[in-house]
Amino acid sequence: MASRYDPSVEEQKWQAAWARADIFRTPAAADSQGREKAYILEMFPYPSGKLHMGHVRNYAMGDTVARHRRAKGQVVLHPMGWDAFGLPAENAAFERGVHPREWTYQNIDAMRGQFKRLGLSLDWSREFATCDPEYYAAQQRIFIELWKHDLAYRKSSRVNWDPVEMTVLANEQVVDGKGWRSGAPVEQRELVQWFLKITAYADDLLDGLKSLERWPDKVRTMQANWIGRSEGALIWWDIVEAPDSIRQAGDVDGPNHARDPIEVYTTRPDTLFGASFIALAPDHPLTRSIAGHRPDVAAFMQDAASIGTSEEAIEKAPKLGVDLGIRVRHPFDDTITLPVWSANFVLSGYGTGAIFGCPAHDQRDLDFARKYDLPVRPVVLPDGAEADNFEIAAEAYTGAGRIFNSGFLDDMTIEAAKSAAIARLSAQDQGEGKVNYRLRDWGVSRQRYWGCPIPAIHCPACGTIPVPDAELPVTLPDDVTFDRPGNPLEHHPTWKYRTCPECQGEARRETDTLDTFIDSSWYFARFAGPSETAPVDVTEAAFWLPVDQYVGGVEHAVLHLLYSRFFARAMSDCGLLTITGDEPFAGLFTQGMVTHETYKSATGKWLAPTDVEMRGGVLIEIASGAPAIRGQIEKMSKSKRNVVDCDAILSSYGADVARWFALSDSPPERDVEWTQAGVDGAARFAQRVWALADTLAEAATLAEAGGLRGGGEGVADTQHPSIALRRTSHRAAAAIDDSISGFRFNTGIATLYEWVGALKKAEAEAGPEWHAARREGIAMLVTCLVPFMPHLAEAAWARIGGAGLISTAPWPVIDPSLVTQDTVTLPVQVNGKRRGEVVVARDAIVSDVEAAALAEVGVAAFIGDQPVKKIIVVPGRIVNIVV
RNA sequence: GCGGAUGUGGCGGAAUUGGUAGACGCGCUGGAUUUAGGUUCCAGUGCCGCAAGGCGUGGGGGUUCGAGUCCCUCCAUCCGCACCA
Repeated sequence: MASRYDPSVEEQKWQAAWARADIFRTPAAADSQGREKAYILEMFPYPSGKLHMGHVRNYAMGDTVARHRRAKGQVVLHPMGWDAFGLPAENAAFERGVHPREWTYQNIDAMRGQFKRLGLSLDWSREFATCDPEYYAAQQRIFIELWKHDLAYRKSSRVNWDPVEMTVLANEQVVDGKGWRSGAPVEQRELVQWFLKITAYADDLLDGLKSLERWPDKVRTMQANWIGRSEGALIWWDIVEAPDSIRQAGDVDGPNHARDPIEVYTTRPDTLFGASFIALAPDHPLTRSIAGHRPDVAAFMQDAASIGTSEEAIEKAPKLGVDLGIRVRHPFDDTITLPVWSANFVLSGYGTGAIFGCPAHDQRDLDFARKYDLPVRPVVLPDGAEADNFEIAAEAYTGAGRIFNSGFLDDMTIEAAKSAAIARLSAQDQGEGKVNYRLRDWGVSRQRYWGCPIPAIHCPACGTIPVPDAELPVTLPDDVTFDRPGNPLEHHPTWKYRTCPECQGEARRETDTLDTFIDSSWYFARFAGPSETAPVDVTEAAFWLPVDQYVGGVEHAVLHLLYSRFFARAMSDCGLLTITGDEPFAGLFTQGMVTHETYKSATGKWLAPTDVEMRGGVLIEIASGAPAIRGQIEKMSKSKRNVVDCDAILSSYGADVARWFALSDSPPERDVEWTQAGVDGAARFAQRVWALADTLAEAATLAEAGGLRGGGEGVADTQHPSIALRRTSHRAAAAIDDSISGFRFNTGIATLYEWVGALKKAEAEAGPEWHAARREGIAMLVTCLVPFMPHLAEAAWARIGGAGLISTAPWPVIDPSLVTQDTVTLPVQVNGKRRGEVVVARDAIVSDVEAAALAEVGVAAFIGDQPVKKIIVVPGRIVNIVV
């Protein structure tokens, strides 16, 4: 009677065995020189307290890679920690009166337990949480170093203010004009904030993308677009005429500001002779200055500000503007003056917040010019068009051509004209070539409690100075209250007051904390080089970094993944880190989401999967017995109630089945739909493997087991039919090896299914040769199963009498002579259609193959007496006969 | 609008460099074992056709002895960015 595999017993047993033997501890870098290293990392989780299926898939992938690398003889670092600062802890404090620290560490304990149930091959000895004082102390030291190196600074600026979270957001954290977490429309506020100078690395971050060959193109493109490099020119337009009002406008921006030239950025200096107006952003300083005296301009500003930032709003908003009454002189022709408008389509945040309008060659400018009846003067002539009758109608011309109507630029190509224009502007001191970026410096101040305190002191006499090293870390006070909105550190009665370390006068602590994205911008380095004396042990980290394979969600394409690349460079320039190539993540894999069907009741209420069942082919809501509606397949989310509970799956099916299914059904970069049928299939597979091991259990002795690892001994000679099974095994092991290396877990799993089927079929065969071939195959299979179903692999290994832990075993040795065949089956086509197949020797000469193909019964019948025009033989592949 | 992908049976998906389309799983059909089964096992399963055979990888065209794969063109879906001067 065959036994059943019971994951609830076996999984705990083997997890305990791994822990006892401590087999996943990272080898010391010093002992690993000369061996290939592999740093495998999955994006560390936020400790929400509950594991979800997305986690299972993410960490299963990383673990499969890590276990495979170990089996391939590499030294592996595979750590885990917690991205533990952040707003949910404060919300919990506000709602339930529990302290954020307590809430967070309780969640970590709960989640660590769930992670351990998954049987991941993690080195828990390197675990940390970013809210550990040791971690944020190190982060404060990094911050002070950045500050000393001029990479952190304070400035007053208009910032994104999330009115719900009552804190500032970075540009990267604003999505469609709304806070990335709260979803509330973001407001603009003028505040003094800390910034990190990520723009100093704009070019470097862009160039570095080229070297990241093992990153998805999509992410590289997104980062390149985010950095948004463009080449062009700054042009200074002298004001020749201005209304009296702005002469009195010294009250706004300084005495002579109103007479300063207007600075414009353009990528098309070649079209300068086509300029017919200047347009300023609605909140450009000059617009604001004039609005103080012109009610119509003030009204225009108001209107422009009230238009939403959503896509539809922008698309529908008509181009609107107002003439500011200012006139400027054309830099290349004294006799031309242009009007200065303020226009709602000019962005204050890009370039200089001012443009010159060239309606003939820019659609937006053309729309604007048509509306306000401004001149349209074409200056680029398409090839083949005639200068005399080339006109712009409703569409601006943005293509290639020759410059005309443009004085000294006439007849040049666009590229030549750009250079010539810039040269002339520079010579006249009216402008200069300029590379512009969309990327802005990273605003990192957050008006929050549960984050890393910014180690700065504000002294009225000495200014803003760093907290002295001996006083680090600046720790968070425990006695805080969350009974009102805003920053508890600011509300604290005493915490912020202290004396200045330099003049001993009264001073104040900085009460803002750092954006939690900083916490995750260097954690990978801390894992690689833990240290008690420095943020990172530079030598140890230099051995392990860069991360060889990083696995996580694509949602961090321009947040975490860009910030980390910046930190790697900035820390390196501060002497805190050394990474060959400067890139923190050499390989990146962005996995797809876990989805599930959604269900609704007849009344439109979302129903959980456990609330419905099929009865007689109809979906029924169990509670009411009424029919339910099957909805879209969507990402698992609480609001849609289509979440499958991890604990329930782990309890009834075990970690191996959950891991297996999460990797089996779809390519890892795509979404996978969680289905009950799929989970059942995975569970069936586990039992089949167990049944296979069972067939060897009776006969297994330790003496036999000694030979299990080598493979091949006692097996048949090459003439025996069992050789076919041996070929299947060796090929499968090679195929699975390739699948895991290439991140194609789904095809590796398909190979395992086939392999089990082949071994199963061979049970019908008797004799010592077949027994040996099966024994070899099952031992190899179990070894190859380790990265996917590690617990089952251990149990099966023990069942067949294997010695030691299979998790520490090397990948099976593959006999190359069994992977290649001496005979091959070639399909034979006639005129490109398959009509039969022939078996020939692997190295058969072409004429023999041709003869065999023509002699094949089906082929011969099909050809009949038609003359053969040509025969194509692709050795080892195919034969095609043309008649 | 710009950029990145994707499109293959009833479903998820396989198919190194152009070389047997549909591996593997799910589902379905038939059969066996079982007191029973939502267990296990065996067989079948792209479409049309009685068959011979024909048709088949989003549509249309092309290159080639041969195209899911390469080229042109159109369509659809998803993701990201978006009045970026």
